[in-house]
Amino acid sequence: MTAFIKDDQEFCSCAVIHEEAVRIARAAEARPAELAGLAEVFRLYADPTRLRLLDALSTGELCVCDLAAVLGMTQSAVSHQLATLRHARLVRTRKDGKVVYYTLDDGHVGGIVEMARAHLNEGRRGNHG
Amino acid sequence: MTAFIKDDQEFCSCAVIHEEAVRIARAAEARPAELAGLAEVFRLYADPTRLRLLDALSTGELCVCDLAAVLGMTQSAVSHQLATLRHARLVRTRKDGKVVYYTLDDGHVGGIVEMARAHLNEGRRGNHG
DNA sequence: TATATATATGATTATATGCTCATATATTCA
DNA sequence: TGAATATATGAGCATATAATCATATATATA
Repeated sequence: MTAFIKDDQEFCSCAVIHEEAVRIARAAEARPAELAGLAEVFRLYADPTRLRLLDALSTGELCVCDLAAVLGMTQSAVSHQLATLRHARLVRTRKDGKVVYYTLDDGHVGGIVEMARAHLNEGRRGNHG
Repeated sequence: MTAFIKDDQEFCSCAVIHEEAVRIARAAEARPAELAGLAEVFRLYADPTRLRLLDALSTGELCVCDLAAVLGMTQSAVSHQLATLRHARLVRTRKDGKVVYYTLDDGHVGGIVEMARAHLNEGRRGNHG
C-alpha cells in the first residue's frame, strides 16, 4: 500500500506508517461540527480591533462613540466589529434614546483572554526579544 | 464639539458622550503590541484543520502521513498547516530517518481548547438548536 | 414636520489565508 | 550512484475578511 484511501479518494502519496496510532486518533477525534464551532469562537478573538473593544468594555459600559474614541477608529469600523461581537453574543446592548450602550455579555470573555495571555507569556518566553 | 479628534484626525461624527468612561478605558488599555500578539495566538486556533491536527496530536505522537490519514487531507495541506503550528511553537518535531514525528509542544494547547469548549457549551446554550 | 445626531449596514476594495499543484529536499535502500 | 519515499515549500487561485465610503434607520428636538 503506497497511498491512503478514504471515501474512494487518494489523499497521501505515502503509506500509513502507524495504523494503530491512526485508529486511536480517529476514534478520539471530536465531532467535526464541534471543532468548526470552536474555530469560530477563536476567530472572534483573532482580531486586534475586536480584542481592543472587549478590553475597553472590560472597564465598564461604553457607547459606540466612546468606543470609537478609545480605539481611535471611525464609528463605522467600530460599529461593524460590534455587530460581529453582538451576533456572537459576546456583547450585549442597551438603548437609551439615540445612544446604544455596549457591555460584555458574560465572564467567559475575560477568562479566555486571560488564558491566552498566560499562554503568550509562558509559551513564548524570550522568543520575541 | 461634534467630532472626536485624535492626532489631528477626525474619527467620529458624533460627540464623545462619556469622557470619564473613555478616560478609564484608555488608561486600562493593554499595550497594542500585547493585543496584537494575543490576536495572533487566537488566529492559530481559529482554523478547523489546525484544531483537528492539535486534537489528533493530543492522543500522542503522529507522523505527517498519519495526520493526513486521520484528517483525510493531502500531505501537502497537512504539511503547510503543520509548518504554521511549528513556527508558532505549538508543536515539536522529531525526525527518525525519513519520517518526521509531531507532538504537542506543551500543555497550554489542550488548556486553551478546553477553555473554548466550555465557552461554547455555556455561552451558547441552546442558541444553535 | 424638518433637522440634527447616534448608530447600523450594504457595496467596494485591499489584503490575508487555506488548499492545490508542482517541485525541492532529505533519507533509505538496492 | 540511482530509485523510491517522506516531508517541505513556492506559486497560483479562490475565498474570507477588515476598513472605507455612502447611505439608511431611529430618535430627539426645534
